[in-house]
Amino acid sequence: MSTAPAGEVINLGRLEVRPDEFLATVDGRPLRLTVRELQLLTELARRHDRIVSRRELYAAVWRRPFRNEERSVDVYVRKLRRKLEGAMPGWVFIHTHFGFGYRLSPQFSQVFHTPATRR
Amino acid sequence: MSTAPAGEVINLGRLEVRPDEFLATVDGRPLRLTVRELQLLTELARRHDRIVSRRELYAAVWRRPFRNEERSVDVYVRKLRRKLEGAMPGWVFIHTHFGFGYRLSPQFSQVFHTPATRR
DNA sequence: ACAGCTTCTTCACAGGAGGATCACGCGCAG
DNA sequence: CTGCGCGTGATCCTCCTGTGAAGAAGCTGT
Repeated sequence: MSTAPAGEVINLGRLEVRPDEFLATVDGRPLRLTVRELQLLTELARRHDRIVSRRELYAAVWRRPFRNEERSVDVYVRKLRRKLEGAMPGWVFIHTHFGFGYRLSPQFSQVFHTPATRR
Repeated sequence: MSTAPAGEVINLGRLEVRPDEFLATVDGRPLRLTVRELQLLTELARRHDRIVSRRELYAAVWRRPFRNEERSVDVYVRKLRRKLEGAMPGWVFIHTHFGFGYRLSPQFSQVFHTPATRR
């Protein structure tokens, strides 16, 4: 039989991240993430349930001098939220802490977001 | 009972690889592969359904220092795709994971037109 | 050893996916 | 209300990958 090389495994309920396999899954189903997206998710997952500053996230993923106008983290948080929401509708993963940073904590949200037909 | 000495056998549905016999078959019919092609297919098959980096593939097949501009893996992936597609039209075997590497997972390809930016 | 054929390696170019950044608008805290 | 932090779509551009083909190296039979 083929051996399954695990490496680091970060389990957050239905969400699982395996950085060494370039893989993140929801209910065992692979998310389709880009390099940056997976890196950011990995760093958030390693610090789950903790508030992480943009600066720290930026240092961990992007490895270059930090600028204060830097918005890359925000942009990629947005991309992650989108894909995670797509995989588990009704759940909130990345919480914003105004003025501090972000926190990854998967939790079900009562407020179901139905595709509203505005008219 | 003339049982042939099998050795390692990797079965992926209609595709089967027997490295010790220098043989890969589709529906029992031999593929005509060169040494390098068979080696690469073997290493992919041993890791089927997993994303494998170019670096890892290169280390396993070519055994010399890895250069970043190295394109041999790409070229042989191309050759394998061609021959596999020829043997099983409409199927996709080797999937590209941008920025990560390749993954061998035989699957029938719906000819549906999928939106380009789905990840 | 040599010729002729096969296979391997490397190059060059094209197309496109993904990454960095911008611009505008909303919203939270004070 | 007001200002700054954050959300978000869009744009530009880098560099990753696909691909044909040329050049190098290896094999085989004579």
